[in-house]
Amino acid sequence: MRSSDFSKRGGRPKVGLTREEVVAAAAEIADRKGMAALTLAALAARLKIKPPSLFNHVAGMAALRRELGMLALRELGDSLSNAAIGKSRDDAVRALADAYRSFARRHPGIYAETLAAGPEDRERNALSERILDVCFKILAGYGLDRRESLHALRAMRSIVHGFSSLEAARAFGIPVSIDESFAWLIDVFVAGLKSARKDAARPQTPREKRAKK
Amino acid sequence: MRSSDFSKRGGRPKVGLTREEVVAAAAEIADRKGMAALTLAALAARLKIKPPSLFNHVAGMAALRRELGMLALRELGDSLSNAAIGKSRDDAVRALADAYRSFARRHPGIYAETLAAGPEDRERNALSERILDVCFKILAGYGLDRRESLHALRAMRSIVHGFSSLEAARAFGIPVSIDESFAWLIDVFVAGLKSARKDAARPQTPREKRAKK
DNA sequence: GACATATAACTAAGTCTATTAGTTTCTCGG
DNA sequence: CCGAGAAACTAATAGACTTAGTTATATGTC
Repeated sequence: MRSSDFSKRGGRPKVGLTREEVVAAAAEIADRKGMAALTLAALAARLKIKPPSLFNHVAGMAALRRELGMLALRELGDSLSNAAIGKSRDDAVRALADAYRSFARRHPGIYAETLAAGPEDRERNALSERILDVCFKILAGYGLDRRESLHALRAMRSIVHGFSSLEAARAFGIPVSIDESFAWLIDVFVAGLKSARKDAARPQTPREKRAKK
Repeated sequence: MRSSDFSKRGGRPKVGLTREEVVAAAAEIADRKGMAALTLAALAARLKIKPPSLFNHVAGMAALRRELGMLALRELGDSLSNAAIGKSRDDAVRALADAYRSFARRHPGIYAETLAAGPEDRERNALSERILDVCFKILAGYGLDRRESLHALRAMRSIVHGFSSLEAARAFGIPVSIDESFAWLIDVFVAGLKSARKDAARPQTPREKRAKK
């Protein structure tokens, strides 16, 4: 039933486009020219097809964006998993952060589709959670308790996503190296991970009182 | 020539809508229903006007989005300036961070238009720089050198933007308080600001070597 | 090798959005 | 009262997404 059943057929030109090819072409447009330029008309033109024919492969623009988001989550997950192999603690955190930012730079279009998901989409959330699991495992090396780990996870995500977003938006000026700024930020984060463990020993830290308000 | 020349006229109902009113209505739609729901048709309907009449006030959708971005930058700038009054160092950083996040929560639609600007738009970049100046002044309290200050500025922006974006995207689960996570992250940042000053004394830190690669 | 089936292409058409052009209507200043 | 100008309107175009219905192609069976 899946389009991929046809992958054995060699003859390609006229009929026989797989959903994977359609999504890949869409991803390329999104990454090269931006999400705004990804239109069904443009995608069809690139595939030498008329727009309605796309509906044989994806159920419309919304579904296509969802596919792009899942593609991005899969590839990002792979990159992060690979980056974390054989590393632990600071080295692993830095490798993860670099891999994340690197992905966002290579794939600005589909990266943007990584977020925006409803709580109902189980297939997609599974891909997100795979990524979170990788981060969680790395953070486990710091011996934080459950609550602190979750704070650290959210913090790490905020940091790498925020930096990547701003970089993609060209929101940083030129005067100083952006790589250096990223390294600075990650250094601050890993330093924070270490002091967090000390804080965790004391049951009530100042920050917890503050957050209560 | 500006529409605001008409603000003296009391009679409002049929004719005489100002650009400010149009932009404000657009902002309300964007914040309540999301940027995707902001269409010229929807905006016109809300103002009890036909879509083409909008062109008497704004030069189209692109111009409207630019106006929304500038509105957001003005209001965000005001919020941040107010939040920083009478505070310094850690207190000021926390107040700034809270104000930023609070704005992003109150105005998710127009906040998203805060980024995306080309380097050519001088009027808009002036608004952005006003915000950066506020942050810069606060960071000055930590006695960092110019380069470290810039790293810190970029870091702070990444942190508050990243967290706010993820929160808006409902990317955080439920198990632990989001306020608490934000406070945790900001604590890590302010701790980093202090250790950065120590590092700055040494001319060549490990992180700088790393960033060179 | 011919045929039945399923797949994926197509054309045609409808809706919605943004936008332009041209016209009418309203308000205010003289 | 009247003329100028702003701001509403109607009409119309182009492009995007989508649905329905039709044609062509390839696969697999007899």
